[in-house]
Amino acid sequence: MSPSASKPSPLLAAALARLSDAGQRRTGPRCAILKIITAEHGPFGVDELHRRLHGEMDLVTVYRCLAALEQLDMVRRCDFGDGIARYEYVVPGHHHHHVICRLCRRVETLDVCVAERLERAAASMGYAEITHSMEVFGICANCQKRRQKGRGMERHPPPL
Amino acid sequence: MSPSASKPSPLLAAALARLSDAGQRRTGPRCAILKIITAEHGPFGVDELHRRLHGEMDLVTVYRCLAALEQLDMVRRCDFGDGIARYEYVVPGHHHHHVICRLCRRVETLDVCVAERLERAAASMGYAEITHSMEVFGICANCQKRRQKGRGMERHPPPL
DNA sequence: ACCTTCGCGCAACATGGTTGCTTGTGCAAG
DNA sequence: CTTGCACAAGCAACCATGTTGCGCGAAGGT
Repeated sequence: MSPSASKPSPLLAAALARLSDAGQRRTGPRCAILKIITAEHGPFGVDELHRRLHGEMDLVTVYRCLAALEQLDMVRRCDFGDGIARYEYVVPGHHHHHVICRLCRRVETLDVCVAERLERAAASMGYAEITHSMEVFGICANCQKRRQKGRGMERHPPPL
Repeated sequence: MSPSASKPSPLLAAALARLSDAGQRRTGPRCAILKIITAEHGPFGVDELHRRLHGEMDLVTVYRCLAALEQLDMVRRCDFGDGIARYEYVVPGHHHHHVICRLCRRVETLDVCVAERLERAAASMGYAEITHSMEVFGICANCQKRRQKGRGMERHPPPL
């Protein structure tokens, strides 16, 4: 197959370039993972990624690839407080937060970020290398409707 | 012993009252846990609490007590992204966030909260019952100094 | 085409937390 | 004070998520 088979998205191409530039090998699993996470935005659980690759690679490999990508700042770990690691592709320079539906776990992006004040407060307390994590939780419009009608939820994981 | 043996702190007394008011039993383990978490502020890991009670009770009991207290909103779970559940006593009406040192895990309180805008944004997207979690991470002044001198850290858990 | 090295697969392990079931205890009624 | 009952504690087995060690295979440079 020619390298341009089924038009590699520009985001994916950039990702692969970032990989090579960092002196990292462009292996099958890494490409497959990058293809998924550059195509859709929502953070992906490790297990979810693994399932989406329907056994093409070992679960351990998914963990290790993501760890490697995180090291290169190509991927960011999101923590929704349920003990599951989720990852999303990092578009350099973009910063955002998430709203997560406590019932169906739908994730949407909030482009506002309001943490500067808190970071400044921490800096004035003597802290350095400051970062922050923030998540907003709620019940999405769909789940509210569904709940009113007394119908079941789409998914029933333990609520967040 | 008289009920006022070694002056129960007002916070502890209030906590016990909250327990009874909710129709919950005032058992040994629950009292012991409440005594600790009302005396000091910092969020406590489950294991930390268990150790501080040097085996007075089963670890499972600590989990279950905290789960019960969380249900009653007497205790809040804090998530620092390392997969360890930490809990702090909830003083009704108080809302705050934390700055956590990535190296020694020292925790300090930030009384500012800046999430209103984000919560409003989420509300305008149709979400209900909105809550948020936010943590600020950094390297505390002590650890910066210690690191400069090339000395070891006080504690060496995997950095956050 | 070869060689080195990095990364994958597999299996075993570690950690943090949960569940099921039995025993014991808080607490209130008698 | 005694009794009874429901709820909570204890114990053990289990589960899920993530990690480590190691040999083999393939990526990519020469």
